[in-house]
Amino acid sequence: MGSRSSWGSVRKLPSGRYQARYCVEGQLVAAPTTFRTKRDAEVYLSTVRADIERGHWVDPAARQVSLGEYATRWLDLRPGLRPRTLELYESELRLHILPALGDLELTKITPTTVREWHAGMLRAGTPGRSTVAKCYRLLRAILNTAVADELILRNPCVINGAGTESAPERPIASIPQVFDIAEVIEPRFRAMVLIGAFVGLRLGEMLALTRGRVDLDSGAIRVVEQYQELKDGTWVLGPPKSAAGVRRVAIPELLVPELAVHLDRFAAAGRDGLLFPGTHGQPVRRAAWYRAWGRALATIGIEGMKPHDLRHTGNTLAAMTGASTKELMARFGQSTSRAALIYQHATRDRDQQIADGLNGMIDAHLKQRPARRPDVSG
DNA sequence: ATAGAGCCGTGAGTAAGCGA
DNA sequence: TCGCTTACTCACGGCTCTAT
Repeated sequence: MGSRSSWGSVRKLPSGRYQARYCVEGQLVAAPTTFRTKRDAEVYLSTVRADIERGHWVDPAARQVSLGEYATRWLDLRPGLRPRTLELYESELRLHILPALGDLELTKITPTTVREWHAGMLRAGTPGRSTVAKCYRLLRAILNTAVADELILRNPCVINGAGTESAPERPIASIPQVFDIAEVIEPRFRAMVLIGAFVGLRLGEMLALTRGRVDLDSGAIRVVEQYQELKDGTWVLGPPKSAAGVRRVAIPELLVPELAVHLDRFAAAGRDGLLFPGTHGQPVRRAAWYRAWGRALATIGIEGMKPHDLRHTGNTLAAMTGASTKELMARFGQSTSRAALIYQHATRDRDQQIADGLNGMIDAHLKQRPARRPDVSG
Protein backbone atom coordinates (compact mmCIF):
# COMPACT_ATOMS: atom_id res chain seq x y z
CA MET A 1 0.00 0.00 0.00
CA GLY A 2 1.52 3.34 -1.04
CA SER A 3 1.16 6.78 0.46
CA ARG A 4 -1.45 8.98 -1.18
CA SER A 5 -2.39 12.56 -1.59
CA SER A 6 -5.22 14.05 -3.68
CA TRP A 7 -3.02 14.18 -6.81
CA GLY A 8 -0.03 11.88 -6.40
CA SER A 9 1.13 8.70 -4.78
CA VAL A 10 4.23 6.68 -3.98
CA ARG A 11 4.25 2.91 -4.11
CA LYS A 12 6.74 0.17 -3.40
CA LEU A 13 7.56 -1.99 -6.41
CA PRO A 14 8.41 -5.71 -6.24
CA SER A 15 12.05 -4.73 -6.80
CA GLY A 16 11.99 -2.93 -3.50
CA ARG A 17 12.34 0.47 -5.14
CA TYR A 18 9.74 3.23 -4.94
CA GLN A 19 7.77 4.76 -7.76
CA ALA A 20 6.18 8.18 -7.71
CA ARG A 21 3.05 8.81 -9.77
CA TYR A 22 0.74 11.74 -10.10
CA CYS A 23 -2.38 12.81 -11.96
CA VAL A 24 -2.35 15.45 -14.69
CA GLU A 25 -5.42 16.24 -16.77
CA GLY A 26 -6.98 12.94 -15.77
CA GLN A 27 -3.92 10.94 -16.76
CA LEU A 28 -1.73 9.07 -14.33
CA VAL A 29 1.91 9.96 -15.01
CA ALA A 30 4.79 7.93 -13.59
CA ALA A 31 8.11 9.50 -12.70
CA PRO A 32 10.77 8.72 -15.33
CA THR A 33 12.89 6.87 -12.79
CA THR A 34 12.23 4.93 -9.61
CA PHE A 35 13.69 5.88 -6.24
CA ARG A 36 15.75 4.02 -3.68
CA THR A 37 13.78 5.35 -0.72
CA LYS A 38 10.21 6.31 -0.18
CA ARG A 39 11.42 9.70 1.02
CA ASP A 40 13.23 10.40 -2.32
CA ALA A 41 10.01 9.60 -4.19
CA GLU A 42 8.06 11.97 -2.00
CA VAL A 43 10.61 14.76 -2.54
CA TYR A 44 10.28 14.22 -6.27
CA LEU A 45 6.49 14.49 -6.02
CA SER A 46 6.74 17.73 -4.12
CA THR A 47 9.04 19.30 -6.74
CA VAL A 48 6.68 18.21 -9.49
CA ARG A 49 3.82 19.76 -7.59
CA ALA A 50 5.73 23.01 -7.23
CA ASP A 51 6.47 23.00 -10.96
CA ILE A 52 2.81 22.46 -11.76
CA GLU A 53 1.80 25.31 -9.49
CA ARG A 54 4.35 27.66 -11.10
CA GLY A 55 3.32 26.51 -14.54
CA HIS A 56 6.75 24.96 -15.10
CA TRP A 57 5.71 21.35 -15.38
CA VAL A 58 7.00 19.38 -18.34
CA ASP A 59 5.64 16.04 -19.49
CA PRO A 60 8.31 13.41 -18.70
CA ALA A 61 7.37 11.57 -21.87
CA ALA A 62 8.70 14.56 -23.75
CA ARG A 63 12.12 13.94 -22.26
CA GLN A 64 12.34 10.96 -24.59
CA VAL A 65 11.81 13.05 -27.74
CA SER A 66 15.02 13.64 -29.66
CA LEU A 67 15.67 16.85 -31.53
CA GLY A 68 15.76 14.84 -34.74
CA GLU A 69 12.25 13.46 -34.25
CA TYR A 70 10.90 16.77 -33.06
CA ALA A 71 12.46 18.75 -35.92
CA THR A 72 10.95 16.39 -38.48
CA ARG A 73 7.53 16.78 -36.92
CA TRP A 74 8.08 20.54 -36.70
CA LEU A 75 8.61 20.71 -40.46
CA ASP A 76 5.62 18.44 -41.15
CA LEU A 77 3.39 20.80 -39.20
CA ARG A 78 4.37 23.74 -41.39
CA PRO A 79 2.62 23.10 -44.68
CA GLY A 80 2.53 26.83 -45.32
CA LEU A 81 6.29 27.17 -45.87
CA ARG A 82 7.31 28.21 -49.36
CA PRO A 83 9.05 25.44 -51.32
CA ARG A 84 12.41 27.17 -51.35
CA THR A 85 12.27 27.73 -47.61
CA LEU A 86 11.41 24.10 -47.00
CA GLU A 87 14.40 23.07 -49.09
CA LEU A 88 16.61 25.42 -47.13
CA TYR A 89 15.41 24.21 -43.74
CA GLU A 90 15.79 20.59 -44.75
CA SER A 91 19.37 21.08 -45.84
CA GLU A 92 20.27 23.13 -42.76
CA LEU A 93 18.91 20.36 -40.55
CA ARG A 94 20.49 17.59 -42.56
CA LEU A 95 23.91 19.16 -42.91
CA HIS A 96 24.54 21.19 -39.81
CA ILE A 97 22.00 20.75 -37.05
CA LEU A 98 20.99 17.11 -36.83
CA PRO A 99 24.45 15.57 -37.32
CA ALA A 100 25.56 17.39 -34.19
CA LEU A 101 22.42 17.55 -32.08
CA GLY A 102 19.84 15.29 -33.71
CA ASP A 103 20.20 12.37 -31.30
CA LEU A 104 19.97 14.52 -28.18
CA GLU A 105 16.73 14.51 -26.25
CA LEU A 106 15.15 17.94 -26.16
CA THR A 107 15.66 18.37 -22.45
CA LYS A 108 19.33 17.45 -22.77
CA ILE A 109 20.04 20.41 -25.01
CA THR A 110 21.43 23.09 -22.72
CA PRO A 111 22.72 26.58 -23.45
CA THR A 112 26.20 25.09 -23.20
CA THR A 113 25.38 22.44 -25.81
CA VAL A 114 24.15 25.11 -28.19
CA ARG A 115 27.11 27.37 -27.46
CA GLU A 116 29.59 24.60 -28.18
CA TRP A 117 27.81 23.61 -31.38
CA HIS A 118 27.70 27.22 -32.54
CA ALA A 119 31.30 28.02 -31.59
CA GLY A 120 32.47 24.82 -33.26
CA MET A 121 31.03 25.88 -36.60
CA LEU A 122 32.50 29.36 -36.34
CA ARG A 123 35.90 27.92 -35.43
CA ALA A 124 35.84 25.51 -38.33
CA GLY A 125 35.01 28.33 -40.69
CA THR A 126 32.54 26.14 -42.54
CA PRO A 127 29.80 26.78 -43.13
CA GLY A 128 30.12 30.54 -43.47
CA ARG A 129 28.87 32.96 -40.84
CA SER A 130 25.67 33.62 -42.72
CA THR A 131 24.76 29.96 -42.77
CA VAL A 132 25.73 29.52 -39.14
CA ALA A 133 23.35 32.33 -38.24
CA LYS A 134 20.62 30.74 -40.33
CA CYS A 135 21.09 27.37 -38.68
CA TYR A 136 21.04 28.97 -35.28
CA ARG A 137 17.80 30.79 -36.13
CA LEU A 138 16.18 27.59 -37.33
CA LEU A 139 17.21 25.71 -34.19
CA ARG A 140 15.93 28.58 -32.06
CA ALA A 141 12.62 28.61 -33.92
CA ILE A 142 12.18 24.86 -33.48
CA LEU A 143 13.00 25.00 -29.78
CA ASN A 144 10.69 27.99 -29.32
CA THR A 145 7.91 25.75 -30.52
CA ALA A 146 9.06 23.06 -28.09
CA VAL A 147 8.73 25.63 -25.29
CA ALA A 148 5.23 26.51 -26.49
CA ASP A 149 4.41 22.80 -26.58
CA GLU A 150 5.58 22.63 -22.97
CA LEU A 151 8.19 20.02 -23.82
CA ILE A 152 11.02 22.13 -22.43
CA LEU A 153 10.95 24.95 -19.93
CA ARG A 154 13.05 27.46 -21.77
CA ASN A 155 14.90 27.82 -25.03
CA PRO A 156 18.60 27.01 -24.71
CA CYS A 157 19.39 29.25 -27.69
CA VAL A 158 20.50 32.28 -25.72
CA ILE A 159 23.54 33.50 -27.61
CA ASN A 160 23.25 37.24 -28.15
CA GLY A 161 23.25 38.26 -31.78
CA ALA A 162 23.94 34.75 -33.07
CA GLY A 163 20.88 34.91 -35.30
CA THR A 164 21.69 38.14 -37.08
CA GLU A 165 23.75 38.50 -40.20
CA SER A 166 25.50 41.61 -41.40
CA ALA A 167 24.82 42.54 -44.98
CA PRO A 168 27.33 44.81 -46.71
CA GLU A 169 25.99 47.66 -48.84
CA ARG A 170 25.57 46.77 -52.47
CA PRO A 171 27.02 48.67 -55.40
CA ILE A 172 24.63 50.47 -57.67
CA ALA A 173 24.73 50.41 -61.45
CA SER A 174 24.68 53.84 -63.04
CA ILE A 175 22.32 54.51 -65.96
CA PRO A 176 25.19 54.29 -68.48
CA GLN A 177 26.29 51.00 -66.93
CA VAL A 178 22.77 49.60 -67.17
CA PHE A 179 22.67 50.41 -70.87
CA ASP A 180 26.19 49.07 -71.37
CA ILE A 181 25.09 45.78 -69.86
CA ALA A 182 21.87 45.74 -71.87
CA GLU A 183 23.90 46.40 -74.99
CA VAL A 184 26.26 43.46 -74.67
CA ILE A 185 24.12 40.89 -72.89
CA GLU A 186 22.50 38.09 -74.89
CA PRO A 187 19.62 39.86 -76.64
CA ARG A 188 16.92 37.73 -75.00
CA PHE A 189 18.03 39.12 -71.63
CA ARG A 190 18.24 42.77 -72.70
CA ALA A 191 14.70 43.53 -71.55
CA MET A 192 15.37 41.76 -68.28
CA VAL A 193 18.23 44.12 -67.53
CA LEU A 194 16.13 47.16 -68.36
CA ILE A 195 13.09 45.97 -66.43
CA GLY A 196 15.28 45.00 -63.50
CA ALA A 197 16.87 48.41 -63.37
CA PHE A 198 14.07 50.77 -64.30
CA VAL A 199 11.00 48.86 -63.18
CA GLY A 200 12.81 47.19 -60.30
CA LEU A 201 11.11 43.80 -60.40
CA ARG A 202 12.51 40.88 -58.43
CA LEU A 203 13.90 38.03 -60.52
CA GLY A 204 11.07 35.64 -59.66
CA GLU A 205 8.56 38.32 -60.59
CA MET A 206 10.17 38.84 -63.99
CA LEU A 207 10.25 35.11 -64.67
CA ALA A 208 6.50 34.87 -64.09
CA LEU A 209 5.63 37.77 -66.40
CA THR A 210 3.39 36.94 -69.34
CA ARG A 211 2.28 38.95 -72.33
CA GLY A 212 -1.04 39.48 -70.63
CA ARG A 213 0.62 41.20 -67.69
CA VAL A 214 2.35 43.78 -69.86
CA ASP A 215 0.24 46.63 -71.13
CA LEU A 216 2.26 48.68 -73.55
CA ASP A 217 -0.67 51.00 -74.32
CA SER A 218 -0.93 52.27 -70.79
CA GLY A 219 2.73 51.59 -70.12
CA ALA A 220 2.42 49.35 -67.09
CA ILE A 221 3.26 45.90 -65.81
CA ARG A 222 1.01 43.99 -63.45
CA VAL A 223 2.89 41.87 -60.94
CA VAL A 224 0.68 39.22 -59.42
CA GLU A 225 2.86 36.14 -59.07
CA GLN A 226 6.39 34.84 -59.13
CA TYR A 227 8.21 31.71 -60.24
CA GLN A 228 10.50 29.80 -57.92
CA GLU A 229 12.95 27.25 -59.23
CA LEU A 230 13.49 24.26 -56.97
CA LYS A 231 16.54 22.03 -56.64
CA ASP A 232 14.98 19.29 -58.71
CA GLY A 233 14.49 21.77 -61.53
CA THR A 234 10.74 22.02 -61.16
CA TRP A 235 9.01 25.37 -61.11
CA VAL A 236 6.52 26.65 -58.62
CA LEU A 237 4.22 29.51 -59.49
CA GLY A 238 3.17 31.34 -56.37
CA PRO A 239 2.36 34.73 -54.91
CA PRO A 240 5.14 37.35 -54.66
CA LYS A 241 7.32 37.58 -51.61
CA SER A 242 4.77 39.60 -49.67
CA ALA A 243 1.25 40.85 -50.12
CA ALA A 244 2.69 44.21 -51.12
CA GLY A 245 4.35 42.44 -54.03
CA VAL A 246 1.06 42.32 -55.93
CA ARG A 247 1.03 45.62 -57.74
CA ARG A 248 0.82 47.60 -60.96
CA VAL A 249 4.07 49.29 -61.93
CA ALA A 250 4.36 52.03 -64.53
CA ILE A 251 7.10 51.64 -67.15
CA PRO A 252 9.23 54.65 -68.10
CA GLU A 253 8.00 55.65 -71.57
CA LEU A 254 11.38 55.21 -73.22
CA LEU A 255 11.28 51.54 -72.29
CA VAL A 256 8.00 50.84 -74.09
CA PRO A 257 9.57 50.42 -77.54
CA GLU A 258 12.24 48.18 -76.00
CA LEU A 259 9.55 45.94 -74.57
CA ALA A 260 7.65 45.95 -77.86
CA VAL A 261 10.73 44.62 -79.63
CA HIS A 262 11.27 42.02 -76.92
CA LEU A 263 7.67 40.82 -77.12
CA ASP A 264 8.05 40.55 -80.84
CA ARG A 265 11.29 38.60 -80.84
CA PHE A 266 11.50 36.59 -77.65
CA ALA A 267 8.26 36.25 -75.71
CA ALA A 268 6.28 33.01 -75.98
CA ALA A 269 3.09 33.12 -77.99
CA GLY A 270 -0.30 33.90 -76.57
CA ARG A 271 -1.65 35.97 -73.75
CA ASP A 272 -0.24 33.52 -71.22
CA GLY A 273 3.06 33.26 -73.06
CA LEU A 274 6.06 33.89 -70.83
CA LEU A 275 8.02 37.08 -71.38
CA PHE A 276 11.24 35.25 -70.68
CA PRO A 277 10.80 31.66 -71.81
CA GLY A 278 13.60 29.11 -71.61
CA THR A 279 14.50 26.81 -74.45
CA HIS A 280 11.78 24.29 -73.62
CA GLY A 281 8.98 26.70 -72.88
CA GLN A 282 9.62 26.74 -69.15
CA PRO A 283 10.74 29.97 -67.45
CA VAL A 284 14.36 30.68 -68.20
CA ARG A 285 16.64 29.05 -65.67
CA ARG A 286 18.28 31.21 -63.05
CA ALA A 287 21.68 29.83 -63.91
CA ALA A 288 21.26 30.85 -67.56
CA TRP A 289 20.46 34.39 -66.53
CA TYR A 290 23.39 34.59 -64.12
CA ARG A 291 25.77 33.22 -66.71
CA ALA A 292 24.61 35.71 -69.31
CA TRP A 293 24.97 38.44 -66.72
CA GLY A 294 28.49 37.34 -65.85
CA ARG A 295 29.55 37.25 -69.48
CA ALA A 296 28.11 40.69 -70.14
CA LEU A 297 29.91 42.19 -67.19
CA ALA A 298 33.16 40.54 -68.20
CA THR A 299 32.78 41.99 -71.69
CA ILE A 300 32.51 45.55 -70.48
CA GLY A 301 34.82 45.13 -67.52
CA ILE A 302 32.51 45.70 -64.57
CA GLU A 303 33.33 43.73 -61.44
CA GLY A 304 31.42 42.83 -58.33
CA MET A 305 27.96 43.74 -59.53
CA LYS A 306 25.18 41.24 -59.17
CA PRO A 307 21.86 41.00 -60.96
CA HIS A 308 19.92 41.88 -57.84
CA ASP A 309 21.86 45.15 -57.68
CA LEU A 310 19.74 46.32 -60.62
CA ARG A 311 16.88 46.55 -58.16
CA HIS A 312 19.00 48.85 -56.03
CA THR A 313 19.59 50.98 -59.09
CA GLY A 314 15.87 51.23 -59.77
CA ASN A 315 15.06 52.04 -56.19
CA THR A 316 17.79 54.60 -55.85
CA LEU A 317 16.97 56.33 -59.11
CA ALA A 318 13.32 56.39 -58.16
CA ALA A 319 14.23 57.89 -54.82
CA MET A 320 16.20 60.60 -56.62
CA THR A 321 13.11 61.64 -58.54
CA GLY A 322 11.75 62.80 -55.22
CA ALA A 323 9.39 59.89 -54.65
CA SER A 324 8.24 59.48 -51.08
CA THR A 325 9.03 56.35 -49.14
CA LYS A 326 5.39 55.28 -49.42
CA GLU A 327 5.51 55.69 -53.18
CA LEU A 328 8.72 53.71 -53.40
CA MET A 329 7.26 50.91 -51.30
CA ALA A 330 4.28 50.70 -53.63
CA ARG A 331 6.43 50.67 -56.74
CA PHE A 332 8.89 48.07 -55.54
CA GLY A 333 6.43 45.88 -53.72
CA GLN A 334 7.86 46.35 -50.27
CA SER A 335 5.64 46.14 -47.27
CA THR A 336 7.82 47.90 -44.74
CA SER A 337 9.56 51.25 -44.77
CA ARG A 338 12.64 49.51 -43.46
CA ALA A 339 12.97 47.51 -46.64
CA ALA A 340 12.55 50.68 -48.65
CA LEU A 341 15.23 52.45 -46.66
CA ILE A 342 17.76 49.72 -47.43
CA TYR A 343 17.68 50.88 -50.99
CA GLN A 344 18.04 54.54 -50.25
CA HIS A 345 21.56 54.63 -48.84
CA ALA A 346 22.95 56.06 -52.05
CA THR A 347 20.48 58.90 -51.86
CA ARG A 348 22.16 60.03 -48.68
CA ASP A 349 25.46 59.94 -50.56
CA ARG A 350 23.84 61.97 -53.27
CA ASP A 351 22.65 64.48 -50.70
CA GLN A 352 26.21 64.86 -49.54
CA GLN A 353 27.25 65.50 -53.13
CA ILE A 354 24.58 68.16 -53.37
CA ALA A 355 25.81 69.76 -50.17
CA ASP A 356 29.36 69.62 -51.47
CA GLY A 357 28.25 71.24 -54.71
CA LEU A 358 26.49 74.01 -52.83
CA ASN A 359 29.59 74.47 -50.77
CA GLY A 360 31.65 74.98 -53.90
CA MET A 361 29.20 77.58 -55.22
CA ILE A 362 29.20 79.48 -51.95
CA ASP A 363 32.95 79.30 -51.83
CA ALA A 364 33.28 80.71 -55.35
CA HIS A 365 30.85 83.50 -54.48
CA LEU A 366 32.67 84.46 -51.30
CA LYS A 367 36.01 84.63 -53.08
CA GLN A 368 34.63 87.20 -55.50
CA ARG A 369 33.71 89.76 -52.86
CA PRO A 370 35.54 91.23 -49.88
CA ALA A 371 34.90 89.47 -46.62
CA ARG A 372 32.25 91.11 -44.51
CA ARG A 373 31.54 90.08 -40.99
CA PRO A 374 27.93 89.41 -40.17
CA ASP A 375 26.46 92.34 -38.25
CA VAL A 376 25.30 90.93 -34.95
CA SER A 377 25.13 94.19 -33.02
CA GLY A 378 21.57 95.22 -33.67
C1' DA B 1 14.57 49.68 -33.40
C1' DT B 2 15.37 45.03 -32.91
C1' DA B 3 14.63 40.15 -32.94
C1' DG B 4 12.66 36.34 -35.11
C1' DA B 5 11.34 34.02 -39.13
C1' DG B 6 10.94 33.29 -43.96
C1' DC B 7 12.48 33.81 -48.62
C1' DC B 8 15.67 34.55 -52.55
C1' DG B 9 20.25 34.92 -55.04
C1' DT B 10 24.82 33.05 -56.12
C1' DG B 11 28.47 30.28 -57.64
C1' DA B 12 31.45 26.06 -57.37
C1' DG B 13 31.61 21.61 -58.78
C1' DT B 14 30.07 18.06 -61.68
C1' DA B 15 27.45 15.67 -65.20
C1' DA B 16 25.74 15.62 -69.73
C1' DG B 17 25.89 16.86 -74.46
C1' DC B 18 28.24 17.44 -78.64
C1' DG B 19 31.30 18.41 -82.46
C1' DA B 20 35.97 17.59 -84.10
C1' DT C 1 37.92 9.72 -77.30
C1' DC C 2 39.11 14.39 -76.34
C1' DG C 3 38.10 18.89 -75.17
C1' DC C 4 34.94 22.26 -74.89
C1' DT C 5 30.38 24.09 -73.74
C1' DT C 6 26.10 23.88 -71.56
C1' DA C 7 23.04 22.15 -68.07
C1' DC C 8 22.30 20.66 -63.56
C1' DT C 9 22.85 20.06 -58.55
C1' DC C 10 23.99 21.41 -54.24
C1' DA C 11 25.11 24.12 -50.53
C1' DC C 12 26.12 28.45 -49.15
C1' DG C 13 25.37 33.57 -48.45
C1' DG C 14 22.30 37.56 -48.37
C1' DC C 15 17.82 40.06 -48.22
C1' DT C 16 13.42 41.33 -46.35
C1' DC C 17 8.98 40.55 -44.12
C1' DT C 18 6.58 40.16 -39.60
C1' DA C 19 6.22 40.48 -34.73
C1' DT C 20 7.42 42.68 -30.59
